[in-house]
Amino acid sequence: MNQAIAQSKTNKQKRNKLDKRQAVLDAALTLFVENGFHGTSTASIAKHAGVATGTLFHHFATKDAILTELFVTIKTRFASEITSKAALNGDFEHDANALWQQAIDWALANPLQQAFFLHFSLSSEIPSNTRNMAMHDILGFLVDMLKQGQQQGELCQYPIELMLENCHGQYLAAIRFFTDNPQLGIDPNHRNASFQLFWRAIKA
Amino acid sequence: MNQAIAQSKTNKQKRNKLDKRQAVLDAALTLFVENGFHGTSTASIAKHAGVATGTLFHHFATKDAILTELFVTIKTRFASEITSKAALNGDFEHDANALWQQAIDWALANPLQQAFFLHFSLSSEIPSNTRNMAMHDILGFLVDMLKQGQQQGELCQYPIELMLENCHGQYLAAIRFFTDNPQLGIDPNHRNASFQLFWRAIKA
Amino acid sequence: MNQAIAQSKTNKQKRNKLDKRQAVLDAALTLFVENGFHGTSTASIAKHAGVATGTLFHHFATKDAILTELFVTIKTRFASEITSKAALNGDFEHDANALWQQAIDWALANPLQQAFFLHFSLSSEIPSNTRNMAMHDILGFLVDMLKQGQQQGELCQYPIELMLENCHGQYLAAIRFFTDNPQLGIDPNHRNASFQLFWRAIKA
Amino acid sequence: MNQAIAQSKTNKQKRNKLDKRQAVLDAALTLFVENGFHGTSTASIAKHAGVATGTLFHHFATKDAILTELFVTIKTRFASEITSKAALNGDFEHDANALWQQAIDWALANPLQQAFFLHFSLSSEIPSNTRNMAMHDILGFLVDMLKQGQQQGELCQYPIELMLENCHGQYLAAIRFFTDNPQLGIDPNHRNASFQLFWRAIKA
DNA sequence: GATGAATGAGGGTTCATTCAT
DNA sequence: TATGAATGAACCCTCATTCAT
Repeated sequence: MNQAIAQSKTNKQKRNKLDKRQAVLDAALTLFVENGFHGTSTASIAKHAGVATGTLFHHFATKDAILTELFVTIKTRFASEITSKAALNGDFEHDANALWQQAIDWALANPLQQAFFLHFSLSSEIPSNTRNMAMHDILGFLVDMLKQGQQQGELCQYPIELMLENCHGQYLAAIRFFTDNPQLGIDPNHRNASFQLFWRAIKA
Repeated sequence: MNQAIAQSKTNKQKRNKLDKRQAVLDAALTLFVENGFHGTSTASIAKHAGVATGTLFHHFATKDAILTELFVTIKTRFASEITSKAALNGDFEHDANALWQQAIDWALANPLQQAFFLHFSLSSEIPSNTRNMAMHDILGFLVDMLKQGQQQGELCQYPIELMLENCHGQYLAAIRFFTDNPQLGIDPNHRNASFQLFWRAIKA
Repeated sequence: MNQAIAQSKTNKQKRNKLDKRQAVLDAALTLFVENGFHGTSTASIAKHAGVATGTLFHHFATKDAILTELFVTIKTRFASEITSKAALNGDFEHDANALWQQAIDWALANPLQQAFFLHFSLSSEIPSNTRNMAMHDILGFLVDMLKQGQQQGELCQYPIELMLENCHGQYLAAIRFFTDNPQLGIDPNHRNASFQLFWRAIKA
Repeated sequence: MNQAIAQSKTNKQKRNKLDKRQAVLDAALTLFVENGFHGTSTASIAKHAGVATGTLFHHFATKDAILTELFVTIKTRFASEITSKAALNGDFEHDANALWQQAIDWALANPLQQAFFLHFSLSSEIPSNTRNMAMHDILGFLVDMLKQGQQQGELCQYPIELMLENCHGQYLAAIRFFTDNPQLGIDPNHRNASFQLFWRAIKA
């Protein structure tokens, strides 16, 4: 029972520690989206998070490190969520559509993360190596899908790198549209149209 | 002869004045592309331009004003150049292709301006009103073309705002690809593929 | 046997306790010599010593206290070692030479302590009262020797305080030279010359 | 006459500019001596000098740069002053004494600079390359004198580097003594004794 | 005794902008 | 018009020290 108490204490400690760390991340996410990276001071992040500036730098070596961690975390959560939730059945167009709609849903369900994504995916405010790494990880499964689609004769045979960049551009355009017009996010017409534009461009 | 000399002096003075103003813009363009907006100090712009910091602020009220002027100037020059150079003949697909290829050519011919464009057209480093204004002006003729194309039955009938965003996204993707792979800019295969992706998405 | 185990545990605990304290001192010595007092953070000392920052402050009230303890410890060890090892025989020049050579030997045998000594005996990075106290203790036996030498007619009759300062200066100069040129530390020529300069200045 | 006025204006401008720069150096000299390098903040220097913190960094790239400039300036002024004021006549002992006494006089006449000198000549608070450079420049004429003295048979024949270090050490000891006991600076007894100790050590 | 997360004042430095010349 | 010295708030980050566990 003493052990149980000790264990509990340890857990609470860890919980508190992680809480502060998470509070910093949460505050940074909000402020970065609102004011941009350079427009947000570490002091304001700390204040927003309810911690001292020293605490911020106890958990993150650098202001940049906060941005990087946000970037990687959001990207990872996004990728795992849409691939796990999409109901794939092996039919190429069906699967492409399933993933596409899940990605749109994710954007609508996580407006803050989505705004962060649009803000920083292409921004020069984050180190390009971080951006490239994250982009490559996100697009990794896309590359596989495109190659497979071309082999199966389901997709047009244009150069893969060009198609990849095109898909990325169309994806960003779609989520920008639905972020700007959230009320149309539940309209089947627009949802379907967004996929059709994408699909018509790349299908065989 | 005295008059001639005076005239000459006046001209040279005006020339010098404009030279300094232009020198600031040129230096700012280079440095903004290289280091970003926040990464470039007004002092470094002035030094690069060969003028004093005070001079810089005689010609531009604000550091932001330099960015805005660069943005508007480049956007205007871009729009006028591609519309004037494209040989249109009334056939919809032909004209769309002509404009598309001109836009790609412009990007390849003006790498600095193009880099600036990619850097800042979506960046949060510039005031959103500046970005929106510039974007709207650029996309103005696109809206007209899209509406006309739908009326003539040449384009698919998806919601116009969604298509507009999609076109913009595909355009940025294309120039990003050709900027990253300049050697492919003269390859007819890739040039044609980039247009085909775009065209297949939106054609009827 | 249980007692033996308990005893063993207690000893080990005490050993551990002293170990940690000593580990802090060792780490501080190395880092102070390497980076100076202000250039060394308590965090880095703790890390180097393999203890937590809190542990460091259980053993030393203050960062300054670490420096002071190092200073006093090294000074004491130095003084006791050279006086105990020097073979004195009552002849004044012989005894002076014996002490001088022992002091040089100590410097060569304890390079870290010696570097610490040169770094901090005149540095303003340590509180002046600490420095003065330590200096006075070291020079104490020197004062006695000088006075005795003058009474015996072995030394010149210049004001004692001036001679004391002069001896101190020559001593620091010698160990600085041999620290900078360690290979000459075993050269009898240089060793003897260093003493002769010192002795010629003060002998009768 | 307009020209005269313009010239006057320009001079006043330059005067003002140099005044602020000099004010920073003066304030830094006082504060560095009083609190040490690390104990003095750039903010306090600026406040003491009556300028804004930005002004300080307009004139000096770095806090270190202030220290370096002080070091070089004081060293140069010291060297030029004692060599120009000393009345040399070619007799070796006479010339050595003349320089020695001038050096002591300089210390007594410039107590702040002297305190700075004692504080930082051997301190690890300044970059070692700066210290070495300055030391070498100061000791340059000493090296020449020592070599010449040995060739003429006026000085003892111990290794030159060791003698150099010894002279430096004795010099610092002497000025430390007279700085600590300023009332003895006009006592011929102590003045002569300080030279005799030095001279007896190195003479043939 | 040992831990290490938390603190927040203070550090050196930057920078857009002003203004007297 | 052109200059560049001057400004001072704001920046990111460090650090000796504390204290709950």
